[in-house]
Amino acid sequence: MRIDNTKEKILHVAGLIFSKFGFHKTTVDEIARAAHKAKGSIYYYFRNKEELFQGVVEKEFQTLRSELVASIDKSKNAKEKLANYIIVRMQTIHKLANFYDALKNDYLSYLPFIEKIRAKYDNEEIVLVKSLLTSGVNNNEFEIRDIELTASALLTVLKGLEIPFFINEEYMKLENRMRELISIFIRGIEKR
Amino acid sequence: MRIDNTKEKILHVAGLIFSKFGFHKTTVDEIARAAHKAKGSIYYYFRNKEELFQGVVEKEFQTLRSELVASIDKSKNAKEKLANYIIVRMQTIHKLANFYDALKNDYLSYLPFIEKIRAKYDNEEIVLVKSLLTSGVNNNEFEIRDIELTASALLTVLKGLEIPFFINEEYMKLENRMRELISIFIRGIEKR
DNA sequence: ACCTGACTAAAAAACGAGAAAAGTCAAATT
DNA sequence: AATTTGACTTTTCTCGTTTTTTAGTCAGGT
Repeated sequence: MRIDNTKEKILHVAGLIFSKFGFHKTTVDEIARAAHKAKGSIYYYFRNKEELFQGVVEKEFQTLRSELVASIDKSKNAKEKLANYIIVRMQTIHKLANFYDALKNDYLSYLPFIEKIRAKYDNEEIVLVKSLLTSGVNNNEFEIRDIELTASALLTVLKGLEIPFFINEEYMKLENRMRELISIFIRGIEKR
Repeated sequence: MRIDNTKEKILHVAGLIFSKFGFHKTTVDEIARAAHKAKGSIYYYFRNKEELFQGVVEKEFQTLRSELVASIDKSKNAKEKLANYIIVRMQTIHKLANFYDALKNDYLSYLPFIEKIRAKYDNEEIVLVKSLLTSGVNNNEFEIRDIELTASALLTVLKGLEIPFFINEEYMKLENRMRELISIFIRGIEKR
């Protein structure tokens, strides 16, 4: 009970400060102060500052990912699931970019972090997209020659579009294009 | 005659050294030495180091762009033109990434340069893609609601896919995905 | 008009001292 | 035994100064 309380409190407080000042400008001391804990307590739960940051980012990832999965679950068919998946994914990235305001100013230095965390979820995501496409095929909505390849190709595109968010904040500009791309993509795989 | 000789020689030599060491690690002194010219000669033709670099990159761009245009010209119909355009564009980027080896280690710091240079060609490229799509519509190959939006969307995707080349060198992996994307995309816009 | 090389100004790198921050751990508390 | 603390050590960062390197200049030569 108390165990979870301290750790969660640290993560929560750390999230607020990291998201505002970024990794480098945030000290472990100020996190400790804000959490009303001794610095040693933080090192009891997290091996180092990096692991704390990783914990914060993963926690945020989990939250946003639940929203993503939920949006798919309430879709009526595979086409809608796919469209919603892509839209909400973009919105998720947009939220993350806004949450981590400080990330924008120094994206490259955070890249190793981001890659490390996302590596955990990449396999999961490709499984998700594949199952999406498979159910579309099984429901006679889609006709796809190679589901694995199509899923990989789609994720490659989506990942390529992430960086503009972090660097340029061009969400509004990109959204219309995304919607057009979604409709072309779905038209390209739908059963005739 | 002599005019063009010295300037071209400087550009050529600068291209070799910049491509190997990148902008920051290359000195104007060593370019001058390698070209067997005095440093003042370089400043006779180029206002500053940046303009020299820009000259080198533009020269390379021109060469690669001619190949791109040529590959389109020998295509039989709009579908083939579009597919070839995308494939050769990716190959072009791949070549550029290999040529500028040093860019890979520090891609984002070069981004302002690249953006400045490419701004000159962006309008041209969107015009090219739009004319491609338009001819497809006029030939009854494609049906597209909004050519401008579709062209923008496609270019957004293609630009997003450039970054893996510079960061990860995964050309072989990307190519298959690109081919699948091309066929889906064309299927998505072709007339039924 | 083109080219040179000595020179200047600016930028970058190196350095050392001190401050700040990450991390440690014995002792205290629960 | 698990959790927490706070004084302490080690590591990293910052800053001002000095030195070196580099970009750029320009009078003079061809």
